[in-house]
Parts: sequence; structure tokens; C-alpha cells
Amino acid sequence: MSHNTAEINRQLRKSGYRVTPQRQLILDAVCQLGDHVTPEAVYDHVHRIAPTLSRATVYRVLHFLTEQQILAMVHIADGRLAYEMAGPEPHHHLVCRTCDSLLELPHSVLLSFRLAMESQYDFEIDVSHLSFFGHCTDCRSSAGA
Amino acid sequence: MSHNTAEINRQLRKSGYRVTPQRQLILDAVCQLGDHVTPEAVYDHVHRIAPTLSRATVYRVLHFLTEQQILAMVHIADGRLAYEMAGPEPHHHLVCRTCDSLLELPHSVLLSFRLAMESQYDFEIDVSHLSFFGHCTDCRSSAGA
DNA sequence: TAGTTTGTTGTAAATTTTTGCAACAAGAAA
DNA sequence: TTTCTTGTTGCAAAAATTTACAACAAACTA
Repeated sequence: MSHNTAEINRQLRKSGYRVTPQRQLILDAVCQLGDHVTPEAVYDHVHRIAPTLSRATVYRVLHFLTEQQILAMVHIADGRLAYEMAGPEPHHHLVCRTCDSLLELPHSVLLSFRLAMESQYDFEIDVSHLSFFGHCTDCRSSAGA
Repeated sequence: MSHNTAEINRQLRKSGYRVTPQRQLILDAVCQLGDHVTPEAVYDHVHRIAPTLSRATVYRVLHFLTEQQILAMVHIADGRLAYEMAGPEPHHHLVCRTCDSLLELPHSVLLSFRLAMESQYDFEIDVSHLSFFGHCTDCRSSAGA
């Protein structure tokens, strides 16, 4: 848990948005809860602190903070969504379809791929976060075959 | 629309599953409706033909056919899910976030990336379909900056 | 073809996520 | 501090997705 609150608040106000207690609570929650935080986990967490804070607000704020690039949207198993802090250094995930484990992928391994798409297709891939699905070491070896 | 019905049916029965009219209708629908078919689009389509076919069945069958690798799950914008036929020839998409255009990516450009993940992380990426989001040539040049 | 097994479906309810709208309140200005 | 504008929130309802369970029916066997 360590985001520059002052800087984020300045950024929001500068863009004409407001800094509300709800937004701060939700941002803190994602920050504290870690790498792939589900909306429900955020709601459970903030609801203890602010019982009137509604689910609708959780969803809206998560979406909003993602648009502001303060959070990043993460695809976890079976098409579910989660969120995490959007650090200055993007990272990505290898998601195991069998055991749902997440493996972090450093941004560097995607740079060449991104450059290739840019030079070959003149297409600029948004790499704030990517998830790749497949099967991890353990599940592959225990799958028989 | 051209999937080998007989072969698929044989595959299902061999695995102990059943070939039902609902499954065939839903598979046909995805096939006809093309790339990135949403559950709702499937439901609208099959519901005209079989009014009693329920939404629950649509969701269940889409999930089931994906597990059987007959369909592929596709992530479309803002975390929504869609489906398409999982052909023997995987292909991928560059999805423009501005104009929604689709650019097809031949499977070959992903092979080296996939091999890298396998050798470096011992993780086997499922590449039946991948979507990358970003911005295409046209939208990048007209976006100013 | 009739009988049996058990995978599937439809219904309805539970969950999850989104949305309309009136009341509220953050931030700017006076 | 008070006032004003309008971005935000909470509520409740709508929409999307999942799940429990009894009835149904696909596929196998005789």
C-alpha cells in the first residue's frame, strides 16, 4: 500500500473530477488487497469501514479509476475481472486455466512483440496490462498425457 | 458457417457427453454470427428458432463448448466475453479501441512469443484466440499528437 | 422397440453488474 | 463562510450471469 495520494488527487481535480471519500476508500482498498482484487473483495473491505457505500459505487469507481489509468483491469480465470494499481512499470499475467494461479510476467518480455506489431501492422498495442491463459508447469505435468 | 458437425458430434459422444438440439443450434448460431459473438446475440438468434431454449442453456452450452475446445472465448472491450469457432488455424485480432476495427493477425507472429513463454516459464499459452487492444493506423494519425 | 442410466434442460431464484434519477456534496467563486 | 455549479452517490430497478433441482431425453443395452 503506497500510492501517492496527493499526486492522484491533483490529477483528478485538474481533469475536472472530484476527490470523494468513496474514491479514496476504494483506491486504498485495491492498494491494500493486492494484485488481483475483485469488485466483491473491494466491496467487502470498504463496506466494513463505510457501511453505506454501495456496490454500484464500487463498480463505478473501479471503472472510473481504470479510465484514469490509476488502476488497471486484469482478466482472471473464466472471464472474470479484477483490478490492481497501475504502476509506472506495466506487468502482465500468465493465468492457469486449471488451477487459476497467476504468474507475473515482466513488461520487458512484451516489448519486442509490441515493437513487431508496430512496425509490421502500424498498430499500437495498449500494454497497460495483458493476460495470457494457458496451463502452468504443475498442471501440465499432473495432467497425465 | 462450416463446421464438421459429424466430427464434433463424434468427439462429444466419445467423451461421454450428449449431442442435443440445443447444443447444435447454439453451435450453428456462433458459426453463422461470425467473430466475437456475445451470449445475448446467440440467445436472440436461437430463441427465434427455438423459443423455449433458455438463457441459462445458452450460457451453459457456450461454456461447455469452450471447455471442449470447439469454441474459443474471446475478450472484447471492457472485459466482456464473446465466443467464436475454435478453428484448427488459430488467428488473432488487433482490436482498435477507437474505431472498433478488427485486424487479423496470422498465427505465425505469435509462435515465437509462445515458445519464449514455454522455455522461460514452462507455461503453455493457450493460443486458440488472442485479442490485443490498441489503436490502428488511421485512428493514430487522426488523433492529433 | 422398450428399458435403463445419467447427462441436460427449463424454471425460478440467487448473484453479479449496470443504469436512471433525485438528493447530495466537492470545489470554485464571491 | 456562503453560494452555486455540476460531478457523484445511494437507492432501487433492470440487466446479465450463475446455480439448484426436478423433469426430461440422448445414447446404450437387451
